[in-house]
Amino acid sequence: MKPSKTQAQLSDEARKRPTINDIARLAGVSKKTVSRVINASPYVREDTRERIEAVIAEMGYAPDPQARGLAFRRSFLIGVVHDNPNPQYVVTMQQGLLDGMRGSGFELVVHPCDRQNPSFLEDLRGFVERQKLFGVVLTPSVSEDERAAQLLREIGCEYVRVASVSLDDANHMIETRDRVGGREAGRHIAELGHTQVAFISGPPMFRSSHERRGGFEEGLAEKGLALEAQFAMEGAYTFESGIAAARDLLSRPNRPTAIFAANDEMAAGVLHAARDLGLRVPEDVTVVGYDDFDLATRLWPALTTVRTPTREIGRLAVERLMGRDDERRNPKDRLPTLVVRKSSGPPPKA
Amino acid sequence: MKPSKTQAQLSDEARKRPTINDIARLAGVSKKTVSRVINASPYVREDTRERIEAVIAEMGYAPDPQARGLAFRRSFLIGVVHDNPNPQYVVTMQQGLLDGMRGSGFELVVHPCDRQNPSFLEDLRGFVERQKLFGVVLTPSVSEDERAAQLLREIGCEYVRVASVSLDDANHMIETRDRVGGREAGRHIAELGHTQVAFISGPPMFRSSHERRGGFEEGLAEKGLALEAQFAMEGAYTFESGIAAARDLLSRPNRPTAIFAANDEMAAGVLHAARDLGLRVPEDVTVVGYDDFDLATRLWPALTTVRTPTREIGRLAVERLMGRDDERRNPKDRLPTLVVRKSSGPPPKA
DNA sequence: CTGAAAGCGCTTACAG
DNA sequence: CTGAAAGCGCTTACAG
Repeated sequence: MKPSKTQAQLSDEARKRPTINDIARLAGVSKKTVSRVINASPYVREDTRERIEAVIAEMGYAPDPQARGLAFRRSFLIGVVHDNPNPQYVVTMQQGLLDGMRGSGFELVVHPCDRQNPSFLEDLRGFVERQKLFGVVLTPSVSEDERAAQLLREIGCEYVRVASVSLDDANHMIETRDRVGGREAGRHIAELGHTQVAFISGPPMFRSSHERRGGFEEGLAEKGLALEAQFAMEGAYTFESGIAAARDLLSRPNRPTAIFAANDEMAAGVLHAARDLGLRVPEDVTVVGYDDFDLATRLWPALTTVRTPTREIGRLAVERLMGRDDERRNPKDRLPTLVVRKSSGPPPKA
Repeated sequence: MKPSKTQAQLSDEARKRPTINDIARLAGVSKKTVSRVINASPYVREDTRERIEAVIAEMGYAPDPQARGLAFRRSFLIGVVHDNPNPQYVVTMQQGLLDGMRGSGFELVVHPCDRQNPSFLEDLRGFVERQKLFGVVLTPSVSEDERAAQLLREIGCEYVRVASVSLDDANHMIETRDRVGGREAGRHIAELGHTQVAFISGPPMFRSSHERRGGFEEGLAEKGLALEAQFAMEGAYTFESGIAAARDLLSRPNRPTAIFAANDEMAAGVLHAARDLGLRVPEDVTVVGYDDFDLATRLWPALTTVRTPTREIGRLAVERLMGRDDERRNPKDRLPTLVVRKSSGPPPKA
């Protein structure tokens, strides 16, 4: 060891980030012992732990996640894989995930995907293996893809699936219980006195489409109502599909007096179609949506809708992934709830 | 080297990811030469390069970014730092960034922040240094924070700032030219024949607030119009602030016949306020927004607004960061453009 | 409870 | 044009 080099190292210490070696030397222990402190090993004597922690604090030392990851054969990156086209959903989910990760030292890597793409699974595998992801959160509809879950299991990557209903064992699932939300919508419409009731679904590929419909029918059934086949339309969770379905529904001589659209985007389409046909909401037709993103209050009239606590769901999902989820938390916090605004009312007297 | 170990290594090769050592052995070269191929060094004989590339392809080898990063003292992660509350903006920007990163081997790490928070700079520093980020994209309004840019320069982190106007040297900037967009709005309103014209700004902290207003005034001036002080309101880029400003403006005996709101969220608020006051849009009052996110077409009437090519801007920003931006690209592609829909029309005849 | 050696998968600096 | 040695900053396995 040339003196010049030692000299350089010393002068570097002031500006460069300290390493585990610096801490070990300053605390008068081996780097392995510092490593034990970093990793909260119980095999460190109390006073040496305190001494090391003091040096760590004083030097502002933070272990290098890259080096740690290389040795651990795993990174400190959590991926979120989504194919949901709704920006509000995506951002709200990200916020929730970041809430849960705050202060954990993990970082969030975003990875949109396309299940239709032939290379979808290959891409997912590449992403996970290349980055040696600590784990992955899957949101609908990728979360409903069994091949994706199967792949992650095979390559030994931790994952949590966010979906409307349980599709996996409990520690791999966060359920959004969309059936409950659909039921709320059904009850609300039935209680208002509607009998001519219509439903616009999402695409069949989304599990939520079926859950929201199933719940809706249950809610109606509680009041002795049923969803007639002629009033069950297939939409695509898009604004345009909401317009198209509502235009069809509302131009019929025997038109429904209430429409439950399986998301807010389609409900916005229903509002447009109604207005184009000269129908007033809610006087002539009641409109109920699902999601309660910002859009719901921007529309006119403000939309009655079902609120899913997406941000909370996101937080729970990462906490589960990191093995820090608090089981004491009240699971009621995650249930969808009805938010009544101005787009729903009693059926026309006519 | 015990035979059993060699045995294990061989059997592992089938399932485990190959390393640079495997490729070197199979190609009959040293790992350093493989490294040269990975890093596109010119100092490799053509035939040995081809041989190595063949082995890489055959084995499906991809270098470990963690190990590479550790040796490089730099990761293959690009961070996006934002404090924009609009989910549409955030997601659209992310899409653009991901567009530019596709196939590059980089991954996108999201990092929302709060400039008001006293630990903002410290947090940013921690994020960048801990992850040894390859670089960072800053969006408004963090992109306008000189302290943040200064910090990144100090710690030697590459960055690109997306902002309405140039605030740094050209290779650190992508300009959105909001002044041009404001001008379009001003021209449009003036050409429709309005003379009683109002403006609702964003918060003064956002540079775009001033640019959009400045451009608007320029557009009006071209037709000999001016923005009266009484008609210049301060908003906060929020729906609620749009409602409040418009309610004030539209309840005056001498109310404006056209309102340019500096973003779509506020324009949505103007629509609500107008309706609450029994005013029709555009018959009684013209409303023009800025952004052209999905919301603009969901509103009723569909909003006339200024479109910023945010996704394109995002792509350009990462390409610049990665040093891959194509200078031949037409800079016109990034200019804001007016999108005329249903919320603007001539002033009332009265 | 603590440490010296070897290793994670790559690159840099130095030779040749 | 190519390679053997040392190193990036940490952990695992093995000793003691």
